Amino acid sequence: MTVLSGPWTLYLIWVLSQQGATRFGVLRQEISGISTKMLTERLRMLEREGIIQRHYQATIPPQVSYDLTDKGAELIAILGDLYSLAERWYGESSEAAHCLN
Amino acid sequence: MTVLSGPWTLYLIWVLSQQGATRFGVLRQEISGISTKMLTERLRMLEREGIIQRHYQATIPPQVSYDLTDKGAELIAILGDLYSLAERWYGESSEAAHCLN
DNA sequence: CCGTATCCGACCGGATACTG
DNA sequence: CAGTATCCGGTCGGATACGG
Repeated sequence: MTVLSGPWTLYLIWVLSQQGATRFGVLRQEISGISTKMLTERLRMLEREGIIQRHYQATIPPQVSYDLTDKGAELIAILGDLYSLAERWYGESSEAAHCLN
Repeated sequence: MTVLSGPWTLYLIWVLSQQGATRFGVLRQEISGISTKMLTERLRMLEREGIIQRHYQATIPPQVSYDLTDKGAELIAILGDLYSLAERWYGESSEAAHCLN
C-alpha cells in the first residue's frame, strides 16, 4: 500500500495497463500535468518494486519504453475491482483519471 | 483512490474493520504515532465520504465512537485482496500495519 | 529523446496549548 | 474525553537549466 500511495502512481499503472508499452515522452503527454522529475521518480520506484519494466533502445535518438511486468498485471485485477466500486459509488461520470496523493 | 491515498487512511479503515466500533481515544492509542489533528482529519474525511459513521453519546465525559458503514464494508473485500497479494509478494513477514502517504 | 541536478516556495502534518 | 486553534519546521514536488 505504501508503494501504491504515492502521487500519480495508480494512474500511471492504469495508463500502462490500457496501452501496453509506452515511451517516456508519450507518458509525459498522456499524464497531463506531471513533471519530468515526478514521472521519472515514479517510474524508477515502480521498476524497483518489480511492477514495471524499462526497455532501452540505444538508437539515436534513444528510445525508452515502459510496460507492466507479470507482477504488475496482478494488480490490474484488484484495481479493476476498485474502479468498479468507485463507479457504483460515484456514478458512471467518474473517470479513472485521478491524481492520487 | 484519491480518498484512500491520504496518510493513515487505509490503516485506519483496517483497524476499524478488525475491531468494529472504536472510541476516539482508543484509536489514538492503537494507531501509534498519529497526532490528534491527523486522526480527526481522517475521521472527518471518511465520514464525509460515507465510509465510516460517528456515534456521539452526550454523557459526561462524552463518548464518541466510530465504525464502518455498509459502504465501508464493501472496501474490506478489496483491501483483503490487496493484502493477500502483498503477502505473496513480500512474504508472511509483512504486516498489514503500514502508514500510507 | 530521455533524462539528471539544483533551487525554492507551498503545503502538510506534528507539537503544543486550550475548550465544552 | 474528544476534540479545535495556532504556530512552525521539514519535506515534497514544480520550474528551470543542463547533459548523454
